[in-house]
Amino acid sequence: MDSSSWVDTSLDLNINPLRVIKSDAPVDAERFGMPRKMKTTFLDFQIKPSAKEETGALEEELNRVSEENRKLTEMLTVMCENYNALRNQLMDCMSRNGEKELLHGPSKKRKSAGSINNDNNIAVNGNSESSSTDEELSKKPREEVIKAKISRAHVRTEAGDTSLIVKDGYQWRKYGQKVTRDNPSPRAYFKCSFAPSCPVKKKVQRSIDDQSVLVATYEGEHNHPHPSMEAASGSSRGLPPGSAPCSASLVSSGPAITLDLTKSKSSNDAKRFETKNRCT
DNA sequence: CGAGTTTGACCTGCGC
DNA sequence: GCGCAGGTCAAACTCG
Repeated sequence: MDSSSWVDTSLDLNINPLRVIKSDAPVDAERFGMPRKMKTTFLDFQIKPSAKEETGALEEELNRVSEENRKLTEMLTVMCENYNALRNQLMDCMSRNGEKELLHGPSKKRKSAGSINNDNNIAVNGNSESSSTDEELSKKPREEVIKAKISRAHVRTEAGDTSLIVKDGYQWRKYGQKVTRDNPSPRAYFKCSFAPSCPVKKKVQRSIDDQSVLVATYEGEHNHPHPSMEAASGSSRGLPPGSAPCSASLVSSGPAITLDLTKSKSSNDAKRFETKNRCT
């Protein structure tokens, strides 16, 4: 398996913001509904005489960020290679010993829930369990529900951020919160509220390994277009209906990719998603 | 005042 | 059948 098929190692950071601001700012401003007067003010600010003094500092910052980007890219590449090596070993083990040995979970309890949360999503589509007998089917009518599309996304947040909010562009309504046994941090339950009939649910819980990482589990598929897509009425940004944010859709076939949405509290969200989508 | 969040109660499935 | 744990409901509450 080639890592490049599921991970784009380019972080796609904007390494030339000055030029982009001058040439693209009006377009972006218009796209995000900024009034014309505001756009003008924005441009005026960019070409103020004092901006020249800031250019040096900005370029220095730009170089630093570019260097950081390069290092992160290298780290990600190494991680991908390590993951592939481990995955190949795992595949070897599975082919030699049979899958049942590897599926010895830590707990015998709640096997159905455990199978859902398995990183490889083994029972997601019900295909791997197709050998179940009629007895089993009658015992587990709820497996129908499990067949709904399930994906997971890992989202890094600020260390002190205690909210369980994963910004993925969709509109969610929280309908419950529960502290689970295997993880001291509470799990929040969300329903998609963009469309009343949308069946998609989302569970968000902090990772037990890293409290700064939120693990969002999506169940089902959206039966409506992505809100940002609808707002832009056909623009290239946004996600296709039924898909989780870009990292989430990768989980079932590869490692969980962590999105760094730490500073996504403003209108940067839209741009951030646009940037992410360009890399897919 | 409406929409969203909080939170305790309730429901349901599973293991013993 | 009982108890436990995850998931959902809905009244109360908060916020813009």
